[in-house]
Amino acid sequence: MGATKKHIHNKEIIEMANLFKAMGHPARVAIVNNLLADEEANCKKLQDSIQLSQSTISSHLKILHEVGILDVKVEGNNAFYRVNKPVLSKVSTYLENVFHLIESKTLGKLGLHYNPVHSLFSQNFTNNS
Amino acid sequence: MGATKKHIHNKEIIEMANLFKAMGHPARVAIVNNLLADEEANCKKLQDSIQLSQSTISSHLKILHEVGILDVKVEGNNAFYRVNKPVLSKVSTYLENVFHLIESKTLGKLGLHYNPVHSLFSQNFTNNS
DNA sequence: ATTCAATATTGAAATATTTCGATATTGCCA
DNA sequence: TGGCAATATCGAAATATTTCAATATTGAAT
Repeated sequence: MGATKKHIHNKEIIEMANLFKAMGHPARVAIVNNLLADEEANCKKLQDSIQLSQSTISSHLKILHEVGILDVKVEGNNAFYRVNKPVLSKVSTYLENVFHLIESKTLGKLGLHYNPVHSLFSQNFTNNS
Repeated sequence: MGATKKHIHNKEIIEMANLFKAMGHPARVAIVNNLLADEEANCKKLQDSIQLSQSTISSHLKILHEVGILDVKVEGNNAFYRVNKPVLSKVSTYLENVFHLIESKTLGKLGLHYNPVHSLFSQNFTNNS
């Protein structure tokens, strides 16, 4: 007991949960927001706007970087982080597919045809269907 | 030490982090997926497709319900859960705004005008700007 | 070479999460 | 009313996360 039972889930579900989890802390949402205002930022700059210790900010950056949400560009002693859009897009694509399936079911209730679930993760339903 | 320092963040950031966090577990992503395939489901049905104990499924449902991602409709001894689209939409709206700001910055680098951050959470940048 | 500045890592304490079995609670049906 | 079925809650053990100070690491500049 105690640990998350990952082996009962497939890879795609685990990856999606890991992306959500990485964003599931206010300091990490704040970091992403700061990276939008400032385009890119180093740890020092983030410390100025988020009241947490240097080591704490650094470890939050590591968590976001490990799942790919942040890219890092090291220049001398500075590490400049920025948002990796394609990775974060996986989350919004997933959510869009969720919404489309909800819509489809509403149509289904009205007796209209709707598509079955093929892949909720990789396929994008936003264009045609 | 040990606890998340919530008081240093504003309400909107905390709410968004809570939504992400609720989705940040594979069992809970799996629950949402099941609710798309089955439209709505009770705890018993979810137990058939997710290999976790009844009490564990129940507590994951509670977590999703507490943040509003799931609605519940109680009928006798059954509790039917379904996805609350408007609540999950807050997450995708946030992500869309993030992407638009990233795009804007790219324009900014090219010397073009772009909008400052007003509210990343409530305002939707997807129509006009 | 030495100092300084930025970041990462380590170690430890506090707190939170995950999981399950056991035990309520609730409503249905015979 | 008694039993059953579905769900929720409780309690406890295992594991994970969050935080910071202290320390390492690295590169730049004097």
